[in-house]
Amino acid sequence: MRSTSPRTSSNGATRATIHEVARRAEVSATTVSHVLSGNRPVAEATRQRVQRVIEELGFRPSRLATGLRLRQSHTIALLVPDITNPFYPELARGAQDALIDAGYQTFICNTDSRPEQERELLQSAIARQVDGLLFAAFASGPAEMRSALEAGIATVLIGDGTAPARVDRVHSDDRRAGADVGRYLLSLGHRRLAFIAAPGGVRPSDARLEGYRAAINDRGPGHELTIAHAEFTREGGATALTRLLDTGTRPTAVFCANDVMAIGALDAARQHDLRVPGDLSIVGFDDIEAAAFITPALSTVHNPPYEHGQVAAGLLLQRITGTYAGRARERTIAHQIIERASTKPPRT
Amino acid sequence: MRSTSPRTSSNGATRATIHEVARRAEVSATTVSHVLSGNRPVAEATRQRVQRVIEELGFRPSRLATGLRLRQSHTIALLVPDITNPFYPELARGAQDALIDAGYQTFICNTDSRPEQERELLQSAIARQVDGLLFAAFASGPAEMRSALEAGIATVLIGDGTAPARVDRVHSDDRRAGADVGRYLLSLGHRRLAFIAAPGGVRPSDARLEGYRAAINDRGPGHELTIAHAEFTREGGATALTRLLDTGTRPTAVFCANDVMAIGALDAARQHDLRVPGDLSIVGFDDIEAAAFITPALSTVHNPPYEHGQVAAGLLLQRITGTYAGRARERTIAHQIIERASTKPPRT
DNA sequence: CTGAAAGCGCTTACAG
DNA sequence: CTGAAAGCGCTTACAG
Repeated sequence: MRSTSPRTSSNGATRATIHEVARRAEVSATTVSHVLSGNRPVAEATRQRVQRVIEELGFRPSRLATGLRLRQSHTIALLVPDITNPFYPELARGAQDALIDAGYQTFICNTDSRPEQERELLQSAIARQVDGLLFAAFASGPAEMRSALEAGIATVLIGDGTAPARVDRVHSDDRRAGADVGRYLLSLGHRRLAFIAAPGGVRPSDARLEGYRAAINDRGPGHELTIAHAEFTREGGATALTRLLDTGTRPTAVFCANDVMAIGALDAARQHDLRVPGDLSIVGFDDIEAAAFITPALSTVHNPPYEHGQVAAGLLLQRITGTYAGRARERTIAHQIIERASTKPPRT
Repeated sequence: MRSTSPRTSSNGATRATIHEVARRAEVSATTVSHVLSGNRPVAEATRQRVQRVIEELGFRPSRLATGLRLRQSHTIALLVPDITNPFYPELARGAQDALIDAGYQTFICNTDSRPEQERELLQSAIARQVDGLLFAAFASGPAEMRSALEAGIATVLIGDGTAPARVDRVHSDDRRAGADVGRYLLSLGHRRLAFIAAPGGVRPSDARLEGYRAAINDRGPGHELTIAHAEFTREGGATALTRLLDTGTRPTAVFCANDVMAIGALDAARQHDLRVPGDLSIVGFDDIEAAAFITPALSTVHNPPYEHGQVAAGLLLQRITGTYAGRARERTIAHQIIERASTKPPRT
């Protein structure tokens, strides 16, 4: 290009460049750059002169140019299944709060858990030269992630899945959460326990059940566990509870694989004229917004998404800055049981 | 810089450049660029050869370089108060779904409604040369926005506030929504109506009340409206309803400025042994997740955030591409009344 | 049909 | 203490 009106964009708007600043301050661009970065001492008088011009012009160096030159965009991409899924906004906020202070902006991308979309977004992130990648609940294999690593992009995985070398991972411990709920219910004195599970083969639900069962078995004989499978919906929870109540030995406490099913169980209990928690204790999982609003307020387990994001961003930052360059790390985020009004000791 | 191992980043990762592709395909970078862009015809044989090398290397042009050269980053910034506030994830998704197809990635930035933070993020967006700005519910004045416009960045405002020239705006019509609720309740046959309002001076609450009142007045005499002010919380809603019930003439229908207050009103009704909707109809505003889960399910008004985002992104895209360059436009997004179980005609 | 060269806006190794 | 020049990875007006 020989010349097409340099600093004028389509609508006539103008941006100052470092050369413009240099010209007005009667120094070289080199010097302006150095007062900006502080990478080299600059005579105080010069510095002030330059500083003044910078302010007058409201000059801000172009991140695009800096990024190109320095090979770093100060940008990271966060891939989530869907920002609309209530877990992810909090997670995003946790990550962003950690990132923004370090000067990073973040692209939030919705994969809808579809491998092709994931791949596409990943490629887009690489093309944009993001410095880091936060991969939440991804559907494609570890091979996909490798292309990011080959491009030199620091990566951390949030959730389950096997991570390639140098990819840190932060996740929750569903098995332990299930065990904790089991122990909690047992400590209240319940002896006939039930679990309302997802259709089967659903990872987190299975893990929660596994832990729950282990906790009950550990308690020795005299403790029963009944299991009902159902759809992951409100109606699913309701029909599952109905089925459990038709059992010879009715449970006194039910742990549901998620809050939505637990709310369905609450519906069914009401329909069967059972009082919650008087006749039946119910525990959910997730701590969705509605859990606190319904009557009785639902006891559940909270899996802090904010912390997931925050911790993941911390690991990522260390990788980006080179503070840490060792082998893959793993962090598990502690869940917590939220005791509300839907649980209490069984009638004796 | 004279030479510091050109294409090798800190961890040894390598990225192909357009020159690398050119070398291997034995053509100039110019030609590679043209097969990429299609801006100039390229001999079919050449094209195929280049294409093959591109695929072999998995080459993707650097968006940073392209952006610098073309003066456009194909990036937009969405400023929201807090992505954790349930209105915004949907809004973001609506915007992103529209933007992603056009090749735009979006930075989502949390302002916490603090002017300084807003200013800071705005400057950051300018420095990153975003092509467009989606400003949701902003706290700083129109003067702030001007700096974006001066930098040549297309801007659209989501929510209330006065927009400078060339800034489009999309918003909802709270006044009309209030009127619609009023007409709805009147059409059910209610004649003693009430409104539970925010502390006072809260824009949307005031506008809703205004419309509600107008609808009732339009109906002529024989219709009463009582108003109670309260905190914007569940407890606020409960105490406000209690106060209304102590009135000589008890209302048969209550419209609450938001769902959370409506849920509080539901609590209070239960405490006073009033049946909802048998003795009292209640309608909320916002359609939060819990509205559908509580018992009885809450009638409310839904203000589709997804559409806000989608429409705003559409306007923005037209500004960016130059499809539209005229004066500021305004779009109002239609709300809708969601009729659930908390409303019905009054006892006669 | 194709290429050499300039330039987008920065930073930094050299040089003085 | 300061500057000229090269180069980050692209695109496109000229030129042939």
